[in-house]
Amino acid sequence: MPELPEVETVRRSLSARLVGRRVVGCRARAVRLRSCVDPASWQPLLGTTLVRVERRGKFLLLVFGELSAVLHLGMSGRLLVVAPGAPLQPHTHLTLHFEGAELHFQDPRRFGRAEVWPTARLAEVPALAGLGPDALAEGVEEVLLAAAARTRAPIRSVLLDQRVVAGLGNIYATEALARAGIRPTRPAGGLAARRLRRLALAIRSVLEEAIAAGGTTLQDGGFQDAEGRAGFFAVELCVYGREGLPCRRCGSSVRRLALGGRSAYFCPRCQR
DNA sequence: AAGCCAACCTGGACGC
DNA sequence: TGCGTCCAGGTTGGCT
Repeated sequence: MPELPEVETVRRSLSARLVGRRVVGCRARAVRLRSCVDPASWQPLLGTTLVRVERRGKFLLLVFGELSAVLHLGMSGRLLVVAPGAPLQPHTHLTLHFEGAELHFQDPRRFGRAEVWPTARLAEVPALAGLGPDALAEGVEEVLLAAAARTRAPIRSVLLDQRVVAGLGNIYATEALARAGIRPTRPAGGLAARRLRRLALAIRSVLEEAIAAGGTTLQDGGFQDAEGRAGFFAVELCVYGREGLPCRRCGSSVRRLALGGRSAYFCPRCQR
């Protein structure tokens, strides 16, 4: 579910609501997420204060001085800021009690992760160490040109590879390709530099617009920000999830095909 | 050795 | 109403 714009939306509300607050309690269920949640590892956070909230690709880092929480929402994760004592939603695996507010991490499908690491050793966290530059950082164009040049894999696979660029998922990779006029199936290595530069610009614009809209909440209502609100970027999607519907740019019927086990949507007229 | 694909989970939508 | 099937925003490890 959550890609860069959704995670950034959550980051901003966590930052506004929780930075400067002290941790006064915590409850972690020993549940198997992508990494096992170890209840004991969260206890040292008691008494510490949230200093800042960072985002790297789709990861959130809650920095409590010498310790940091590394969080990933997977497909179905949510971070909700609620009033103290608010009822637990099903599949709530972690609760951090701050003075005056609680942070609940819920994740029905359990593809997310939640770990505590020493802040000084964040560079050693395997999941973070392998990430390419953030999709909103400078230098995405160069990285994309270099990565495309060394593979014949479909361009969408390159965009989804977090080691190349961090933060894109299926929705925004799909939409960036639509804006750039490139079919998801195109072998990356065959694309002209001019088209890849256009793609880099499309990535930035689609992510910035999606953040401004508070992210994408599909019909199923999956994504919510930390206040429980939906994002409204779905109305601006050109092709994602729109098989058989008119492309929002030219009106042609959007096509869907399976690519690497996941749906790829494209406009047969705009994208070549 | 790059690249494909099943597996990890639950829940919601849809068809019969 | 109820059951079976398919699909989902992500990542990883194993196989070819």
